[in-house]
Amino acid sequence: MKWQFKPGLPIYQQLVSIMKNSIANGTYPAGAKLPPVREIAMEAGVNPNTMQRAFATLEQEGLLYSVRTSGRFVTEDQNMLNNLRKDLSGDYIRELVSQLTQLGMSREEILAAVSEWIQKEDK
Amino acid sequence: MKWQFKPGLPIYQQLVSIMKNSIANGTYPAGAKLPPVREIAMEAGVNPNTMQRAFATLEQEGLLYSVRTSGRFVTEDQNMLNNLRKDLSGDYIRELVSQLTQLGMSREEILAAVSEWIQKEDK
Amino acid sequence: MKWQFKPGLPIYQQLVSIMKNSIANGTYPAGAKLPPVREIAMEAGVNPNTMQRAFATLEQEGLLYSVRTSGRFVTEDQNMLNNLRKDLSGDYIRELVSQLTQLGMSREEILAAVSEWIQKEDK
Amino acid sequence: MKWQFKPGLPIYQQLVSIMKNSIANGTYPAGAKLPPVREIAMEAGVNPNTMQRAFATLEQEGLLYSVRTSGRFVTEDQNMLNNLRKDLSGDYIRELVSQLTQLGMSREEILAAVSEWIQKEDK
DNA sequence: GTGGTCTAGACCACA
DNA sequence: GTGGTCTAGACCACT
Repeated sequence: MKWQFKPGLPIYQQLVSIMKNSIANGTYPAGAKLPPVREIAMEAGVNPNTMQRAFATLEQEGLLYSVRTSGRFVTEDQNMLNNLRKDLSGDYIRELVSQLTQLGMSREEILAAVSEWIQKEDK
Repeated sequence: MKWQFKPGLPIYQQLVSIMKNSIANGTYPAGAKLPPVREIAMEAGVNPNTMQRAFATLEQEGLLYSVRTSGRFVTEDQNMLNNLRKDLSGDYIRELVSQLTQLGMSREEILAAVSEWIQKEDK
Repeated sequence: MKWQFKPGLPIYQQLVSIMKNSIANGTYPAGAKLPPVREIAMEAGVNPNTMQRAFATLEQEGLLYSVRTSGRFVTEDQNMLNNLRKDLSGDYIRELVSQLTQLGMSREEILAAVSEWIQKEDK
Repeated sequence: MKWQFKPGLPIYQQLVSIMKNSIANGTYPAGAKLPPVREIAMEAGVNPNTMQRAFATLEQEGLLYSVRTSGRFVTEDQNMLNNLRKDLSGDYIRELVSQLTQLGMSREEILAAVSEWIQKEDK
């Protein structure tokens, strides 16, 4: 895990994104116990309150749930996790389309380029 | 143009990327005269030597050519420019595939997702 | 039983209210013998004199009666108990109407809302 | 406005409730500008951050919106405000029913009592 | 030792 | 002067 923050976007929001990715890619699978707030905050080099805020946001979105004296856990709702993956992939694709559009490519050209690229790499 | 640099990567390389984008998307079209190094370096807030190095790299790749007493110009070789666009789009697509692969998607799923997204946005 | 007191209102009055509720809801049914003052005062964490004063008030209102050598008992006058329940419910209803009036609802709207709520919850 | 907090419930949640009431009863009508966070926090005797958290919660629920350099405002969405009033009245009614049920009254009796009380007070 | 709350005080962007 | 963010440090309930 790399804890590197860009200026211009609140740290706690970047923490939310990072944690979402970690959950989506299975670093923290469904039902897994997360490290304690204080520990993961120290690892990330941020104040525990900042990490707490990120976790609270994720909890509010239903991706996490906390058991007061025991720790925080990833939701076990597979539907939720699938939606998360779908949302994140949508974000990435939107970003790609935005960049390629800025390069002057039409949607059809973009799709063709992606298709070609994937077949080429398949070898 | 936003001149913002990420730590961890040499600035001159980031300048190369930015200039490539500007050329690819037509900010500096084929044959266009570029601003003087000193001027564009000041705008970017970098040392003129750093900008010089970026331009030299671009020149070496054939994207720019300089005329001793008159300035630097974008190549007029359309083939070169098309390749540039293709390379850049390849970079972006590679990045996308990398991210979505990390989310556990197969190449087929990635292509399907992109295709679906583009059609959806077309409405 | 929870013995929790709000500031701003004499404790003995709050004790009276709590005891009235306990009598009204049948915790102490008609004719039942109450625990000794000292015991119930200790349980509530108040001075026995304070509890004594609450009991005296209830006795004065006719809800309790004491037999010198045997203890205190809830009245057996069903009429009295029914009135108690009616008075208490009246207090609660007054409070509700006050709150909803403050929200800008007319008496008719309040009645309609209560009626609707009860039917909804009946399912 | 009385800023009095009960132990056992987080202050920021109580602030949310108080502000909801103030919005519902028209103290702060639709579109109204709220006092600055720092000011209202001082008036309530809480830390500005705590008040900020309460406001952020209300904002997330759509009851408020903030304009960064200008202040916070009540939503102008009448639908939202009507729902608020309905939710709050539902809470109050639920509380009443709970109390009267504990007094041994059935739902029918509760409705009858409210109806009677309202007619009596109409005189 | 966990999550949760609260305070105090600082800094930032914006206009 | 506004809202927003962040840190540091404290306390609490629960087990």
